[in-house]
Amino acid sequence: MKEVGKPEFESRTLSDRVCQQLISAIVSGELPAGTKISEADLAKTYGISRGPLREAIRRLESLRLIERKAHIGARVVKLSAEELIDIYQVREALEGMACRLAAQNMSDAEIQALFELLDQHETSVEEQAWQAYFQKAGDLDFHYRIVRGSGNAMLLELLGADLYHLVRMYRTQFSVSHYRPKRALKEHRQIVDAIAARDAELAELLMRRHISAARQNIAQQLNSSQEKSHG
Amino acid sequence: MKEVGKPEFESRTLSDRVCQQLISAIVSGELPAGTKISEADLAKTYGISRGPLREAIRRLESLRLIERKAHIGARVVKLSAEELIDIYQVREALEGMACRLAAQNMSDAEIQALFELLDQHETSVEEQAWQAYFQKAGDLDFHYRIVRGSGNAMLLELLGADLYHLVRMYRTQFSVSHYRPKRALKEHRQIVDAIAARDAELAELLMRRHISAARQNIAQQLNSSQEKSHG
DNA sequence: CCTATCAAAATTGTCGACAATAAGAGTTCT
DNA sequence: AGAACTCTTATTGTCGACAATTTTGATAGG
Repeated sequence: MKEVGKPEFESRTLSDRVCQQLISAIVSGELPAGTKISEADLAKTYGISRGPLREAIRRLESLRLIERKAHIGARVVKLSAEELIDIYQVREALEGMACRLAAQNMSDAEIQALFELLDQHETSVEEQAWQAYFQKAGDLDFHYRIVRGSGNAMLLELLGADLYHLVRMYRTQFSVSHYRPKRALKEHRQIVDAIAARDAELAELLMRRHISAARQNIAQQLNSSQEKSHG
Repeated sequence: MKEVGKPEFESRTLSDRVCQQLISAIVSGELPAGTKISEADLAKTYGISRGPLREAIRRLESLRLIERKAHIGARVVKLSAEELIDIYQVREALEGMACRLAAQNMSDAEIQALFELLDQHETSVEEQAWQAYFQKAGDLDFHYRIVRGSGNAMLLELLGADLYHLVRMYRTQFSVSHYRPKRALKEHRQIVDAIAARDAELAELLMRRHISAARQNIAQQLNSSQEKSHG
């Protein structure tokens, strides 16, 4: 008889479980950027040995959530402005391609579900419930669905498993305000329209513009806060 | 007194060194696709304990060179035709962006070096020395330089550290013939011309076409070999 | 002869202890 | 007083052994 209810989390092994817990801790800001990761401390905290913990740390490293140096230790990554811009350039390239492929490969049912998601978001915006965290989760949900719809497993891994964690962590760290939710929602709708029309070229173009705009918005916010600290 | 000569390989730790050795073994075909990775055997082979070996295996897993299942073990990845196509779609997106950025950010000296690399390749083609392995190394060298020239560290990691190993392994596995070296060289030259002209838009377009052509060529080769096995 | 069940063997996961390396404190010399 | 050196200490890297799980082989039943 198998236990049901919990989504399993792939917690077949201690390393996997601790890895998930560490991801949550880092992304949520519980372990702030720059925090030293002490193997002994964390092992005691989570009640496991250093072996599985080290494997979890390796995985966190491959997710680019922590940085490790031999014989020195691991620290939670501290994103610089340049690295954040780099990430968004990568996102623009990958999600643009994902959107192109989604326009070719998504099923009609999936596209229909996308429209419904947009409606949901629209009511959220009008009800101002947007502000909480639904803004971030909702936005990432939209992007994630398109990436899944591309049918490209490697795109899904790179974006879903790697970059989105970084994006979420950055949003927690910098607590950056979302850029014009209404404008973003409008852009989302244009993208879905292009996908529904099976216009791959346009879908890619619109997604790239969408992410490029977000990047420029971030660059501007970072610049102004940098000037502030200079004054 | 520091020992000189060897490029150090970041072999500060056993895990790092074994990781490099395993990468070479897999990419070169010494460990063919589908090979079971036995921790005990490999540990004895390399004369180390299972601890560092497991960490190396984790890293190989994050490089997507091996696949691991809990309590079952690790195997060298066996690329399917679909996954190979996926990889080339990702390459098209990422290297297209890299080329765009390279056109904006590469120094004149770097561009000059690119031209010289092209001349080198041209003489190699004419001398038929191309056929050996220089074809592959030379091609990847060209692409790698452009990615470096983009100035985007994350692009460099994703393409240089992750995907290129897979591409090299695939070239060894399938022993696929390079598609029309002269045509490829011509396309390379067009790309560098666009970069030298600082035409980012065109540079990206040409690189994407270049990789897209390679992808279609691969798809065709895989299809025909598939038909052959059906008859 | 085939299938299902169970036990033994092999492999992976986990643990605690030891060795090697780097950071920090304290001392000494200029 | 400041800088450089050394020793101590704390942290990471490595190892061998034990525990848990999966596979495989044999055996008994149909």
